[in-house]
Amino acid sequence: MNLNEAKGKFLEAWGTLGSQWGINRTMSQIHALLMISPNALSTEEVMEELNISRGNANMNIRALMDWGLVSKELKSGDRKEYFKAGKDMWEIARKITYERRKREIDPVIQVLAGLKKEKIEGEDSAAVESFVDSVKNIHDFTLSTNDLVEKFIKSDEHWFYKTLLKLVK
Amino acid sequence: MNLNEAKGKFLEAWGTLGSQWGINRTMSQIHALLMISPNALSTEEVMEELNISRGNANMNIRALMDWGLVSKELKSGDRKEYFKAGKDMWEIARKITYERRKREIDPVIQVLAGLKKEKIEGEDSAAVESFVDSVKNIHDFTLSTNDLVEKFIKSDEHWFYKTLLKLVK
DNA sequence: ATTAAGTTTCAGAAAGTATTGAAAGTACGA
DNA sequence: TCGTACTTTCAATACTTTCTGAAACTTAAT
Repeated sequence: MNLNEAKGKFLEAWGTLGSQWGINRTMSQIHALLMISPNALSTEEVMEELNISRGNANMNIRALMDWGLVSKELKSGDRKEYFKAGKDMWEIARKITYERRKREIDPVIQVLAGLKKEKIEGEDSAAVESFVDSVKNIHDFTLSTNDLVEKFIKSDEHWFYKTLLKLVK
Repeated sequence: MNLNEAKGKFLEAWGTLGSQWGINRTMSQIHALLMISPNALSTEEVMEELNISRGNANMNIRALMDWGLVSKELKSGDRKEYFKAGKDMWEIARKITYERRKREIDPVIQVLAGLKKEKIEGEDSAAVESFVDSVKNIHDFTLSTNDLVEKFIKSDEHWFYKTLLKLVK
């Protein structure tokens, strides 16, 4: 199989995975493209490889930089910006986990914590009890998970990875 | 705060969380609604609580049953179907993990495994090497993660939960 | 100060997803 | 077997998200 064909299959699979997880298709594909490239690519090159517009390329490269997954590289004697992605999967997983937790989990925890503090009033006392109880359970669960995630994010090197792999065996 | 107001806040937060994770808003909200209800609800009741159409309610309740998150309950002397959701968060997390892995991760692993078997040909040998190398890394990572997830899914009771919580402390 | 190379922005178009509502389907009891 | 109570389906529509392309902006060399 030739490289371009193989690349195409990989980029497609990765894009699909991303989009199922609420990360836009192009963003995952650019990331994947930069991961498999031996050298940093310019916006032009990204546009060409993925057949996307300049605007789209630019926006998603920015987003990847915001997530800390991609960095800029300047080549002396060239005004273009080049972009490259880190290749360590655990580092990538950590960064993605960090961003998503911040954006998605933290707000939910706020809501749950807020609700837990409130005195809930209502006619149907079984309904009130059930609600209060569920909120408590979900909040506890979310906090535990969050602690675990926190540990993962902060773990230096591959400590966490190694520990988890031991669990698997 | 009265129950309906509190419910509203909770359902909204949960719906948003779901939609960010590629699960449709209504599906998460129905699930959340059934979780906080002390008793099983009919399609009518779900429609009314969430202000959604019959078709929408029906489709998403079916989907939740496919995922194993919601079950049907029949009340004698009543032709209506009632639905209820399990309340154990770890059980819920396991079921969601199981479904998503099956639908999303497994296909990617197939693609990666397929690519790894191929002999990749190309002009630019650095590009080929980089590609082959990345695919290998990503495949290894994905397999490890998958093993871990597998262990989680298959773990009976709360073994896994307890083990993880120990890690956090 | 001007030009040229490159980057960013954003309104509108296109694509993708979710929702409705009404018609078709099912199954139970009389 | 008919009527009724309920469930399911699906084409049309509404909504959301993503993408484009061209104009505005930035920067640096001359």
